[in-house]
Amino acid sequence: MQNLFGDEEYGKQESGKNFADIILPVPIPRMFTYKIPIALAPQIQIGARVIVQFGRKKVLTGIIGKVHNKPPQAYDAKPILEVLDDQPTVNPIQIRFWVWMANYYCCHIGEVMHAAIPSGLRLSSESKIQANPNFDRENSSYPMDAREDMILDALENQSELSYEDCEKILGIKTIHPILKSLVAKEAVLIFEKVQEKYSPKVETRIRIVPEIAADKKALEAVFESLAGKTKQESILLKFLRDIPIFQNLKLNEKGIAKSSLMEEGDSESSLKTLIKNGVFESFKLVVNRIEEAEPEKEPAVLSESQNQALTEIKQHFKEKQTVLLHGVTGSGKTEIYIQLIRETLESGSQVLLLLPEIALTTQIVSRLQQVFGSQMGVYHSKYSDNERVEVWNGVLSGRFSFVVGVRSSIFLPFDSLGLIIVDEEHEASFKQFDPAPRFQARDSAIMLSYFHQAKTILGSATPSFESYFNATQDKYGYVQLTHRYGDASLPEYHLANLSADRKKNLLKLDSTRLMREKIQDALDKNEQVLIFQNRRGYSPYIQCEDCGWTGQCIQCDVSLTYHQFAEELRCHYCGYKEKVPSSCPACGSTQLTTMGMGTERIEESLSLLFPEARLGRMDLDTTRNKYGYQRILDEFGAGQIDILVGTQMITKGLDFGRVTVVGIWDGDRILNFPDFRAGERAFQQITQVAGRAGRRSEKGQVIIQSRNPDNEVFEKVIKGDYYEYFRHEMMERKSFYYPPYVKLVKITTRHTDFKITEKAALALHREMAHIPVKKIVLGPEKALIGRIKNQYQFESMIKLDRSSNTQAEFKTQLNQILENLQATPEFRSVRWIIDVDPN
DNA sequence: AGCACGCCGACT
DNA sequence: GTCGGCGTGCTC
Repeated sequence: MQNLFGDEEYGKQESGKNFADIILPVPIPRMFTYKIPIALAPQIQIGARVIVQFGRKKVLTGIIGKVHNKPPQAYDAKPILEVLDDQPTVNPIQIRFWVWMANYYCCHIGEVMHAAIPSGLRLSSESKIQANPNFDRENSSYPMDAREDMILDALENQSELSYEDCEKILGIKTIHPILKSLVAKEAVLIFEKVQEKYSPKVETRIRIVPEIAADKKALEAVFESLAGKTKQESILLKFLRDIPIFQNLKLNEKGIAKSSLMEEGDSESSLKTLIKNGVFESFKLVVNRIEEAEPEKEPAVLSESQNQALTEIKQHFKEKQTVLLHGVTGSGKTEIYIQLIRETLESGSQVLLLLPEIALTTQIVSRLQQVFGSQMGVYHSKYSDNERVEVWNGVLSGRFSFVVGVRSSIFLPFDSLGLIIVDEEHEASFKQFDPAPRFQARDSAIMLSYFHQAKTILGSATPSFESYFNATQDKYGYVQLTHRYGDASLPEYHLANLSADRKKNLLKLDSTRLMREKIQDALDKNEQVLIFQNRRGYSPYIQCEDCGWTGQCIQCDVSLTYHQFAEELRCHYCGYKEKVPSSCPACGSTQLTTMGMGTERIEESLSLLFPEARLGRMDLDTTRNKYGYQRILDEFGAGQIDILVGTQMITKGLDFGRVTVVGIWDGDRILNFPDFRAGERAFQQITQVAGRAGRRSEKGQVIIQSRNPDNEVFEKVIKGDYYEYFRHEMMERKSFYYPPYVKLVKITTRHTDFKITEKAALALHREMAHIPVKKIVLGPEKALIGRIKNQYQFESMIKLDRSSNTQAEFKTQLNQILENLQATPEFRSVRWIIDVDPN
């Protein structure tokens, strides 16, 4: 356990202390003590950013975590180079939160810091070289070689050179020895130039010269003078169309962005002429990257059931910190949120609304923006770093008292949260997988709430079984919202039997007859269709029809995925890619076919089955850029797409009344993966997708294609009986020791050598068995994917008793064990990855 | 994690 | 002979 932080009073200036322990964004389980130079002492405060040298030439931005008077014994502390903040960037609640997260998720505080602070707030170090002013080149006693002379020549013309400049000048990569020699000869100085990376966005804008804009006659005269000059005229007309200055002259002040005035085909020269002739003028404006929307005038009226739920939530909040809001799709949870957010903001507290990444680009955000206007910040995963910094600073300055954001927005510098809402709380994407900290944002949000003495709402149409379990245990308040908005009826389910259709030869391009009929019905009635394919099923690959060859990744134990668009085979684990071979590399046959069913493939099948229909596809590939998602949604909303094929994403935010048929292409794929949560996930996914069907008066149709339609998950989904399925699952989890009855910790052992990996994993297992807490240790087993990026991996799973003492004790001892193992020469380069509460 | 240093093969 | 491959060790 790290106990970096003592009892210092936050923000208090620490002028009496000589040393500071600094949190640095590096994954090292240690704290770093630096000297406080006397000159900087008055500026030192806990939570402020500092610049320190770390290692030979690296400078890093760190956070002051602790200030004291104990000089380190084993080494000489380096001095803090600079203090960046007058006001701390990180507040004490955040530091507590970081410490909690590092301890709970078994990672280092530096890793938490790395995840928490946008890199725009860290500083880049760039070493620069300048000529030594005291150096006399003519009369130097040191001989210079050719390369050294080249550098000195360059410094006659430029006052400073970066390392990169030097590399270019000399045309070689290893410049360090040369620079070192120049420093030794006192010819140059190396200095670290530290820059704040954040830069505000500046836009070139165009407006009509104010005198003309204010004078109708003058403007008419301009039009007359432009007669015949169509290009210039059209630009002026476009301006007046977008900026109606006759209605509101003030609009001219801010003008229009040059980029939006100039459309494709417009010539730059026409605009230049207009500026030259004194019609337009151009000017620069610092703009916010985050767009603002006008606040909505009148608040929406809550329905009776919504009001009821609201009252219940408030009632629970009197004694409970967390409330689970279980509301079926379309029951209007958003309106309840809005009401609670508004009240919390009015009481002067801040609000955070967490959404899964895929839901963030949807209507809910624009809806909220209409209500809350410019006091609301949006924190996207697709935001650039500058935009993240803007949100961060917005929260810090108080400009944003309400933030809608993804997982990582729990790290924003809130100082007085009153309410955190986690919408779609069952979503797996709230758990961070890969780099540490491997945190579950929903659980962390509850902890953060606790630190702020705030309240938490978990909202879902299909709550995670953990959350629902907590509700049944009275740990959370539980509020149900059953009525669908406008009394839309629940959809009608149909199971389409793939095996039966295959036997009867009714299967066409992987579609059952029932599926085709239902789609055709919808198309005939000019209604829309959604086809869902689970992402885990998205793995089309290439196979040789003659010998069965499939492309394998050269550094991982997986098949390569076929990407039609790029004509490539790619590895989803390491990024390796190769061109699709024209003939089989194993037997030379040219009979290579694509196997598996990705969204791309389904789209193709559908285009053959329904040549008239207008198709759209929504998956990771088609929504890669920031607005791709919105574009597809808009097209679909405008009725320009009849059938939309997509992954998970289509279950979010589609809120259009014309969808009457939802097809689940491969229902089995949702069920079949080796994970204790498979059933729960299947239930959630099917219910969520089905919820997109028939939201208005028309009853929706849901078709599930499956090879074994008798599976009880399907049965329970169709009955819509969440509670019954929950009870069934809980019995299994209890008898087989799965969450929520135990806590899981997964430990992955990785190394390039198979034998060493196995040996290390076994050694770890042996040691863990001795930890004296109530637990079950499983494994180690070769991981499902035995090798990734040339690293073999073994996994151990530990099932811990639910008490928090057990967990804390286990984690402490585990860290100790790993430290010892790591110190064994044999296991020096073995990597261990701890995943607490894995998905 | 970076990033140095250090000791072995393939190139001007 | 040098360039540069990545194994190993350290960072206050």
